[in-house]
Amino acid sequence: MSRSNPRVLHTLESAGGFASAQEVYKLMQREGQSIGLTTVYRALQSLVNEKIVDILRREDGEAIYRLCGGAHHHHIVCKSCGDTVEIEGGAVEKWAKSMAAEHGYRDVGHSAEIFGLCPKC
Amino acid sequence: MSRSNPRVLHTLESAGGFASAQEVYKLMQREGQSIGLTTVYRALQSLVNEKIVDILRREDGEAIYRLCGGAHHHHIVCKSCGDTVEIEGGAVEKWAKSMAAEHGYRDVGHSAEIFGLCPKC
DNA sequence: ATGGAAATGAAAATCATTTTCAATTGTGAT
DNA sequence: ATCACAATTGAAAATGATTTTCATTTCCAT
Repeated sequence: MSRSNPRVLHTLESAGGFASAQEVYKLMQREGQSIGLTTVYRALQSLVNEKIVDILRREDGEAIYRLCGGAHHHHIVCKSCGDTVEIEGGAVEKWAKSMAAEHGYRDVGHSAEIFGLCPKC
Repeated sequence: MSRSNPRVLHTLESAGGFASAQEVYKLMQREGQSIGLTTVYRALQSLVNEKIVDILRREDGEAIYRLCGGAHHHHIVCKSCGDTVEIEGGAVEKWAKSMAAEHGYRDVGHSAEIFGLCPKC
């Protein structure tokens, strides 16, 4: 039942550890690898289950899979030029945990982003 | 060109200011209002353009529209039944401010939501 | 009233993702 | 090697949210 396909993992890595299923699929096609889109989705889902990969959402709702080298982080996005910076979110992690506990919620995740104008804009 | 439909806005308000387009549509149907799904989508999009409403994403990628009124607060959303609880976010406000300052960002806002399973689910 | 602009909504199109299912491949026992 | 059976694969169909198209209706200023 372990469907983590090593070729899919390798492609995600070579894409900078940050890509959508469709992108991983197209990349593999361009490299001449023979694989089905379904298999890409299944492999990515397995990697998520095994906690080797994180799942996030683009603004348009498309899922992007991120290789999680341990630390979960957040972003500051410039609302003018779109530039993004990865930031540390320890405070948010704690906040999410304590709020979830306070209200009896289990199995929690969270999303947190900051929007603003970057120094250049 | 102002397609902000007041009935849509009112329904979003009565839903606690936090719902997906599909949910707003179903709510209006149940209330016996005659409206098309397309119009709901267009009205919500207009409200977003006019900055009366925020757009967020559920974990499954579905867009949720949030009334962004005066008092800024956050939510815990149940990913099974959709129940939402308003929570206090002082820690997040501070985090956002300090992160923005650290990276030289100005004019900042933020979004932060927690997703999980509520006590009933 | 009348003409044109804006709004409406049903149906079709789009697009990511999931499901189905038949075919292929891998594995272990004989 | 051979057979049976489980796991993997992927093409095609299904799903579900969202967007587009387009013909019709509503509004408003004349």
